[in-house]
Amino acid sequence: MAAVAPRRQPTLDEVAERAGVSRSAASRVINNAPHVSRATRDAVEKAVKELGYLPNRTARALATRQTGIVALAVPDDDPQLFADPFFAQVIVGVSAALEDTDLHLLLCLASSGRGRARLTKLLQTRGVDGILLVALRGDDPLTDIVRRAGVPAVYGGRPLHFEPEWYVDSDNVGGARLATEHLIGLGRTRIVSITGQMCTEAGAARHRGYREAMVIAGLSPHGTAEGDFTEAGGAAAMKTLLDEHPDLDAVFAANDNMAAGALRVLGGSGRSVPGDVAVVGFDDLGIAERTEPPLTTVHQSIQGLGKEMTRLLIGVIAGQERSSIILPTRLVLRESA
Amino acid sequence: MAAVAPRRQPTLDEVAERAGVSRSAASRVINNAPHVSRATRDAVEKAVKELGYLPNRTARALATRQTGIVALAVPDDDPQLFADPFFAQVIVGVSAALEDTDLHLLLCLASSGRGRARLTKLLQTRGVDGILLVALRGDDPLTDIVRRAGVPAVYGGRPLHFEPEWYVDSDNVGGARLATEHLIGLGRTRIVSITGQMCTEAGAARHRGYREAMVIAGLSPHGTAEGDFTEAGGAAAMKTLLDEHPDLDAVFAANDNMAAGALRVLGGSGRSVPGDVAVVGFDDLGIAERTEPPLTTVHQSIQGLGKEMTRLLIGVIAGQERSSIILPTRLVLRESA
DNA sequence: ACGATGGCTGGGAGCGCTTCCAGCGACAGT
DNA sequence: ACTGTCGCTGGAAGCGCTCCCAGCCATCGT
Repeated sequence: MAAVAPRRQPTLDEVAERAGVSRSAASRVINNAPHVSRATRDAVEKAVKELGYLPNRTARALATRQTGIVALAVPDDDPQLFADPFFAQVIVGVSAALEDTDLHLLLCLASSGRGRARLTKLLQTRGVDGILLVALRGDDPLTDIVRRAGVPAVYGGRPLHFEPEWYVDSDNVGGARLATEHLIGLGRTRIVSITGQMCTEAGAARHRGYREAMVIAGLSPHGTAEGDFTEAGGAAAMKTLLDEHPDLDAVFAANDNMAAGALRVLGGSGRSVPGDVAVVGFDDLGIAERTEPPLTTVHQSIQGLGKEMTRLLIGVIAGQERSSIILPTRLVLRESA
Repeated sequence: MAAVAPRRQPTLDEVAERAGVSRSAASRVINNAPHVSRATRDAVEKAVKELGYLPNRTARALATRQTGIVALAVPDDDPQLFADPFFAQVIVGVSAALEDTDLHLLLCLASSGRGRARLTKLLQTRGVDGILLVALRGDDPLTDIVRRAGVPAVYGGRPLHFEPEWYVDSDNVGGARLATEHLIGLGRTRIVSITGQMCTEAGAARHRGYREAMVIAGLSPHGTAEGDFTEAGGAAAMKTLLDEHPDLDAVFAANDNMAAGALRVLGGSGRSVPGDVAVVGFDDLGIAERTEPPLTTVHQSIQGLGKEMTRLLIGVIAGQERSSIILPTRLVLRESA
C-alpha cells in the first residue's frame, strides 16, 4: 500500500535542495525546458520521485497567468432544460477534448441574474482561461458579459444577429437541404416544413436549407408552420398544416421532437407514414430511434460539437490563428422516409 | 455603453496607491476585516470603484490556500450513462447550493483510467478545495484516490461496504418500506420484489425496506428477482416472477425504469394494473409520469441530494463539525397502485 | 595564444494577494 | 506627568511557482 497522504505537499524548493540544485534548475526539469544537463535532470527526477512532488497548480497559475481551467456556460438552469441530453452530450465532447491536456472544466449554470453575476465575476477575476458558450439566444446577456470580460470565447451554434469571432456550428442549412432533397428524390412534391423558432439561428438556417432545396428542384414550398422545437409544438404545427394542405405528401421537421409530434398527429389523421406522408427530422439525439415508425433524420454530432469547440478554444488561448468551424451533417435513413 | 475591457486588471497595489494607503489597509477593506477607519474605508472604496478593481482569484488562492473550487466527480463518461437525468439533477442541486457562495463547480468525468489520472493529479496538486462524489460502486477506485489525496469529500449515496466519513443519502430503506406498506394497505398479500443490483447500497437497502415491511405485516416475501435498474432488466425480472408466482398481486420495483419494464410485461400477460396487479416504483425522475398507467412511486429529491451534499462539503471545508445526512423520501400516488 | 561561442547554472525579481507584527498617536486612568 | 490600553497603520514576509539574466566553464576556430 502506498503511503498516507502527506500532511503538506513538498515544494519545489525542497526538491531543489534535496537534489542539490537551484530552484530554477529544478523548475526547468519539471517543465522539461532546455538547458538542463543529464546529471541535473536525473538528480531532480530522483528527488521528485522520493518526495512525491507535484507542482502546486495555483502557484503555477499565478506565475504563468494561466489557470488551466475553461468554463462551459449553460444559459439555463431550469432542471428540465438542462436535463436535455444535448448538454450531456456537449459535456462529454468537451471532456473528451480536454482529456489529454492539463485543462479542467468548470460548469456554470448561468441563467438567473445571480448565476450571471457569478460568471461575470469569475471572468473578471481571471478565474478561467477561456469560455465555451452553447445554445445562446441572440440577445442573451451572456454575449455581452463575455465580450466585456475580454476572455477567449468559443460559441456552439451562432446566436442570431451576431457572428462571434469564433464558433463551431453544425451545417444546418446543408443538413436541411439533404433532408429535403431526400424527400424530393423519393418523388414527393407537396413537401411542407415545420420550423423551429425563426428567432434562432438553427431555426432560420434549417428553414433556409429546406427552401433552397425546393427552389433548386423547381418546386415551390408547399406550406410552412412555425413550431418551437418541442413535441407539442410540432404536433400543433402539423395540425395546422394538415388543415391548410390536406394533400401534403411529405414533411420536413426542423428537429426530432417536432417530428415526433407530427408523426403522432399524422397517425391520428389516419395517414400512414411513410406510405401517405414521408417525414424527416433533424438532430438524431435518441428519440429518433424510438418513434413509430423510427425516424429518418439528419444527424449532427453534439459530442463532436463540444469536442471541436474545445479544440478551437485551446488554440485561441494558445494565441494561434484559428477560424470558426462548420461541422458536417448526414442523413440517417430509418423508416419514416 | 460601458468601457471596453481594460487591457490589464488593476492590482491591489494600484488601488492602495490611488487611495493613498498601504496595501495591507486596502486588503483589509476588500475583505472587510476589522481595524479600518472610516476614512481609509471610504478612500479605498472610492479607488476600487474608479479603477474597477476586482481581486485576482489566483493570487488570493495562493495566499489563502483555498482555490474556491469544488469538484464533482462522475464515475461514468459513457454518454448514455451521463445523459441520465440523475446527473443533471445533481448538478442543478449543487449549483443552487453554490449560488450564494464564491465557490465554483468543476466537473470531472472520471471513469476511464485517463480521467481518473487527471482527477488524481487535480486533487494532489491542490486544484480544488473539496470533492463531491456520486453514484459510486463500492469498489470504485475513486474512493481510494480521494482518500489518499486527503481532500474533503462528500459522497452522494453510500458505496456498499464502505461508510464514508461524510455522505448524503436518500432514505432508501424507509422509502421501500413506505412503498411496500402502501401495497399492504391496499390489501395485497402476494407482493414480489424486483431488486436493483444487490451489489449496490441502494439496491440492497431498498430490498431490505421491502422485507422489513413484509415481516412487520406478518407476511412472507412472496418472490424476488434481481434486475439491474434498467427497463429491460425489470421486464426480464417480471417475466421470471410471473412464471414462478403466477398468483402475485403486487410488485415493488426498486426503481422506475424497472417498474416501467414490469408494467409492459404485465400488460403483455393480460393482467391489468392496478386491477390484477398493483405496482410501485422508486425514484420519481420523470418516467414515472409517462408510463401507462402512471406510476405510483417513491419520490426522492436528487436536486436536494446535490444541494445537501454541497452544503455539507462547504461546512467540512470550513472545518466545522458536521455529520452525514439521510434525506427523507415520500410516496407519490398515481394510478399503478 | 586569443576571443568567440554556447550549454548550463543559480540568483533574484516577479505574479497579486494575505497576514503577522511592530509601531504609531490618542485617550483614559492613576 | 507617566503608564497602559486600544484602534489603526504600513512594512515586510510569506504563498509556490516561472523566467530573465548575468556569470561560469568548456569547447571551438583562428
